[in-house]
Amino acid sequence: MSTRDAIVAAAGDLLDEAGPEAVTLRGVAQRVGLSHNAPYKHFADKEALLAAVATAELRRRADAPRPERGEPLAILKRMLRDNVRWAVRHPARFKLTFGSWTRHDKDLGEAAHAARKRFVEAVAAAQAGGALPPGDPERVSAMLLALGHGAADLALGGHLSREGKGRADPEDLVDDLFDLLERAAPRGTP
Amino acid sequence: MSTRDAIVAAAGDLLDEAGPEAVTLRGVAQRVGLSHNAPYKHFADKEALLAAVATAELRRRADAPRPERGEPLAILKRMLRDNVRWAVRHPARFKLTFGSWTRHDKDLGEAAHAARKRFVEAVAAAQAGGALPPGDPERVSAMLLALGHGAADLALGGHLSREGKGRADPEDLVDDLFDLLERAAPRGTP
DNA sequence: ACCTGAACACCGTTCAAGT
DNA sequence: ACCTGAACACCGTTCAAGT
Repeated sequence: MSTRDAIVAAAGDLLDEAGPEAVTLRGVAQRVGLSHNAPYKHFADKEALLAAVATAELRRRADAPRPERGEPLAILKRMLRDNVRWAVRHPARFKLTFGSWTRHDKDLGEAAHAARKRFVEAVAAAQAGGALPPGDPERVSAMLLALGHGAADLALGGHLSREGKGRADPEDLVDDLFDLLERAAPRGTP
Repeated sequence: MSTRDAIVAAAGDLLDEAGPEAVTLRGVAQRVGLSHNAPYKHFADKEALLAAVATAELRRRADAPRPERGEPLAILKRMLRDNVRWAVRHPARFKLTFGSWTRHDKDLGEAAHAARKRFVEAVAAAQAGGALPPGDPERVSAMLLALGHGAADLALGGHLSREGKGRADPEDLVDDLFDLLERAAPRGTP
């Protein structure tokens, strides 16, 4: 493992263990066993390091072995539910990956584009089978991803009622939207 | 205006003008014309000040005069579109208000609860008129708010395709979800 | 009750220097 | 090519002291 990779891994570990405010260049360097400014030999600044962490996270999730068996709609549902579960379980990685990047990082842009492309293709496959309503698959994808993203983010902030009758997990809301879409689909349940 | 209010206002202005990283206790104090640690006489720490900024923002939006004329569904649509427009236009205030609050702030919790309550009531009114599908209004509210929140957040991060055929404004996605809901409503268009 | 000024530990970043 | 150590400006926070 290169020093660069070790720095990225250490930053990711710190993120998981102690949250984003614990990810300091000094702390990362110490964890790898380097002097406090060794990271500057591998990254232009802190933001570039964080972009590398986000890129690694997107690639890791893309390379994860997925059993893509079953109906297209079932595969799509699994993808979105996985997204939401990952966001809720790794809030810091989720917020970092989908945060606002002031500078455009080429690798990060490509990794994010590839991830979205896979999702759009899954939507198109479900549409082709008549399990989802027709229309621009990018548009339907955006709706699904926005709901998943928002449900996860609101849940993380404690803005989704967790008790009583209004109780709704992020995954429940994803299911609700799929129900609506199936109802409007050519082959959907009426 | 009390010193406390002046500090909150200055923090909010800094947020709008230069983003969250520009909101330092020292910068806020300087803007009000106080010494660098005068804010500590009014707030326990920086997080308490930020909670006060978020609370003020929620109350300001709640007190804004709204023409609540028209059908319940139209009123509800306007509420959610306003939310999304506000989020896109004031990203820093939006992210602050709906971020994760590690400590529970009583005022902020109450203001957020009041805002959500108004929204749930608007949903219930639209359901009562048959313009939305029946079911727990808190659940339907959560779905609408999650989609609006996610669409705004993704758009702010540049994760919503802004060009070509897949182009989708956050408000477009809100409209798409309303279309699906209306289609499933008792009095909806088939 | 409210404010000031000095001080501390910490952080991102830069620079000169080492191998 | 990669790393170290000193230094700078900045930040949140604390403390003793002032009115």
